Amino acid sequence: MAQMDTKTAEKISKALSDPTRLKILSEIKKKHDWLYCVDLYDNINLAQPSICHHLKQLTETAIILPEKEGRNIKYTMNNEVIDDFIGFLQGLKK
Amino acid sequence: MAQMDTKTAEKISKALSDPTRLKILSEIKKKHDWLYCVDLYDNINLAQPSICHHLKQLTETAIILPEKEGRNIKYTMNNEVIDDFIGFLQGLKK
DNA sequence: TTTATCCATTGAAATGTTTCTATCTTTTCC
DNA sequence: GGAAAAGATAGAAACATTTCAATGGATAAA
Repeated sequence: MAQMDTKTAEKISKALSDPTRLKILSEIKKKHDWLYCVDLYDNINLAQPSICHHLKQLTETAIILPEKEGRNIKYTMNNEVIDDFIGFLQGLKK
Repeated sequence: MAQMDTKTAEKISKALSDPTRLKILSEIKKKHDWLYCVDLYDNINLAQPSICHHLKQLTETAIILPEKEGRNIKYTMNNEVIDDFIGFLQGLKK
């Protein structure tokens, strides 16, 4: 498991520190691991560019991984990043 | 282990999403688990009220625990909160 | 009891984040 | 090719966070 540096941990924390983005992650979980954007428009009461903005933050930190499917994009959780972040948190403990 | 709710996870993420606050946590680790404020004034190049502001965010989320010692306050990591947060993150994974 | 020290609070400036409308790009389907 | 659909981008308004100088409150030391 890769040792995560502080700057990366900071960015991941920031990406997780918003209710909309946590909601997106729980929707991915709910949809059994592949989420389409259209699922979010139904469940999140924000304009399309706002949702796009949040998805960007989650993909930039690689917490979720995008996959193009024609005109659509679907997303899945990236367990590896979560595990690395957990490793970082373990390292904070006494 | 307590199941952490989304709102709490959001607040903890926010508390962790700042370089100064991560630095404070690493100083606690470095000082072998009990950190005095004065150690921070030496190591962090910010005015006293700014450091105080960051410590407040970390104590409000209970990531660190304060203990009064006369005129001083010392801090220690709260492993329980970290573990609960890790549990929340595990729950996000597919 | 006076003074010094440690930390907290207030209020304001600078900066960063979230959200929207409008518009653009890319891809699909006719 | 032209129209429609799915996302992305730009720019601006609203809101939140970070930082500081100034000041206040509590405890310890003299």
